[in-house]
Amino acid sequence: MKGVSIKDIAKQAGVSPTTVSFVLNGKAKEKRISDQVSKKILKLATKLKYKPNQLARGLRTGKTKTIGLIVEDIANHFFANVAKIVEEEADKFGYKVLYGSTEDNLQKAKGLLEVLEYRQVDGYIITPTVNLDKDIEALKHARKPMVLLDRYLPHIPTNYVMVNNFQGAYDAAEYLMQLGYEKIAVVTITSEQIQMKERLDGFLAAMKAHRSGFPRKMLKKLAFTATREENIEEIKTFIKSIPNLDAIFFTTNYLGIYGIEAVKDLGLQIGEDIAFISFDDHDLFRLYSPGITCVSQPIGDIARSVIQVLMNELNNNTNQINQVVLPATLVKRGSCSKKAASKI
Amino acid sequence: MKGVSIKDIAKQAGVSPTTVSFVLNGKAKEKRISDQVSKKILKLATKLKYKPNQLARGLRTGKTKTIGLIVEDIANHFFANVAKIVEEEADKFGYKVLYGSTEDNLQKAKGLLEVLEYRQVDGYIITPTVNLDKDIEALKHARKPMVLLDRYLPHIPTNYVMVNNFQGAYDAAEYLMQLGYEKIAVVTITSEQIQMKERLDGFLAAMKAHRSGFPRKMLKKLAFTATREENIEEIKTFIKSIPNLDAIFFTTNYLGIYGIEAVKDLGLQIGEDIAFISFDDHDLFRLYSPGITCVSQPIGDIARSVIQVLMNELNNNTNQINQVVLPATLVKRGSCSKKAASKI
DNA sequence: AGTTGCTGCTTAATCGATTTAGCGATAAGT
DNA sequence: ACTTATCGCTAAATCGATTAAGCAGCAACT
Repeated sequence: MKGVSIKDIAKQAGVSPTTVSFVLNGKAKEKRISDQVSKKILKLATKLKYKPNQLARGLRTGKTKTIGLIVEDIANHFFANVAKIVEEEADKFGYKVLYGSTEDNLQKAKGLLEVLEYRQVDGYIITPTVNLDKDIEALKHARKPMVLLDRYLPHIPTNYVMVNNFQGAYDAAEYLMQLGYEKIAVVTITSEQIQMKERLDGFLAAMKAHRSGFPRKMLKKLAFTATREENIEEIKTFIKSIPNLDAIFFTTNYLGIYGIEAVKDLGLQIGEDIAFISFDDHDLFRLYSPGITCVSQPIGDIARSVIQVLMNELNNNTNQINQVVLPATLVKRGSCSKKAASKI
Repeated sequence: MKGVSIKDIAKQAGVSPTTVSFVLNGKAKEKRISDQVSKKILKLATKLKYKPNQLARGLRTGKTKTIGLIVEDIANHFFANVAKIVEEEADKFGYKVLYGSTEDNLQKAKGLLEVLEYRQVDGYIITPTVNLDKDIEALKHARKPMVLLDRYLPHIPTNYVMVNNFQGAYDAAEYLMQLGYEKIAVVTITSEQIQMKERLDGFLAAMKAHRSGFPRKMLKKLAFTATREENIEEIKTFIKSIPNLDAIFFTTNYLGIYGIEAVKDLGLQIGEDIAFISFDDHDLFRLYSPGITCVSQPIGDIARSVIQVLMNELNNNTNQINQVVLPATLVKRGSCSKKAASKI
């Protein structure tokens, strides 16, 4: 039942375990092991199906070939898809992934970081929560390979990979104006999450660039802690409070989903009575009638960049910081098409 | 930068590492260590924030406190949600989760199993692909703690946790008949996946129980390997081929999604022109207009049961087999409501 | 002959915990 | 006084790999 160890190979080959280790680590040349012996060991290794014991190796070298992935919610469309590709890409480099969800809860995030440290993961992919700064700083100080995902911490220079939130939201707002919509509202959350702020900033910047200004009452911030029902009610009240509202932008997909429910409850027709755009794509947006226009994140590119940056950290221990900002794409669907005139 | 080891504590407490190990493993009484020494060690351990090195411990004990989770597709709604709760529950027992997606590809599944074995996970949660029998049998033979998820292998008695596919589909069919629908069709896939077979069986059983029989032409099996577009076309052709079709049942959520697109393309109104039920719930089903009636799986219960069964295996090495079949719930929405009469 | 250098390997320490076997000291029993 | 038992702890082996240090054996050179 036991696995084959380096000793077993050594015994059968009539050499010492050291020699076996050298050969199997590709140091045969460097350590001047004869071709004869090398070949014999290699042959034995495949014959016996030798698999190095990662624990023993890890204990000695301090490397576990494992990376920790901390996301906001693995059940969320965006993170689940990122997790999938991250796993596939990591696997190509011989790494396995341990994951966990923070639910955007600081204590959970701290707990996850602690467990991952204690499990001695070699590198971290982290979607930081608000106020996680100190812990990230500690990791950075300990020179742990790390990449932030989806968000960054403005006061701490680190590697990160994220979408261009500002541009995505800017494009969405501009698009609505180009289509001729007049009264455009925006719905976001109260959270301090940087990516939400940037999306709002992008939206507002576009409004200011093409319009005289943006009235505060066209902006709704939902409580981050509210329940689903409360949020839907809030959105309904908000929509009703604005006369002649003809377009609405949601800064993330779950808000967009609430928005759909709210609009439906109010008996309004998306695309007809009100134009609708959400940040992030979702099956629902694609299949809803009409399709929901959205700002889509390049999930595959994000995941691949994350691994690339992390592998770079893992292999070359440079001090160089990689900050990757990928473009968002506006996916145009039926939810905003009513007007044709270019009003910009 | 190094962690605190048992030696450090031993040195500071003026005792041997052995004693420290005994105390920290709760064997103080058993090994007759005095309360004085015990307390001193415990105090030092918390003071120094001692965290046992899992690699060293694992190397010695053969336990990694890690479990492997193999799903069909971590990005899929069902599996992503299961993965989330599995992680949370496993964490309560001190276990971490390594995951991977098979894409229902045998080779990928084999690869994942190999990596997990080689990483020495303590237990496995596996969504088996077709033809994975030999590998599962090997794990079973090696007495590895293991639970199958979502499916089982008919020829191999193992632990598993899944929904009652037969009953869920039976209920759905019966419900359609109760509502008075006459011409009810079913769409499934050609795959040998056992859960799909059981769903079809449940559907057919209900039809046979209440009707004279079920004509073969009312059953459509889609190629598992077909593209999205091909599948949608197939469904459209199928629907058109049946005169007076008034209800349709899809055996899984992605088929249901194709179905929605097909029906939409044909210009039919779900709930009006055709009743619609899908196995598995989805955001889209909840939010579509009208809502799509579905057979919903108790995801939380499934995930919790999986961990419970696995922990049981991990702790008591009994030979007892746990096969948990949880009830599916019919979630009634607007997609089947046209007729009122009870025709059964 | 004696030194040096190279080749091709091995010895032994090490990573940090667990665990078996056992040791010294005191107390109890005969 | 001498054996035996109990208490409270420790020494050392072990898990499986990596790696610094070093050792024969032979050739070449002075």
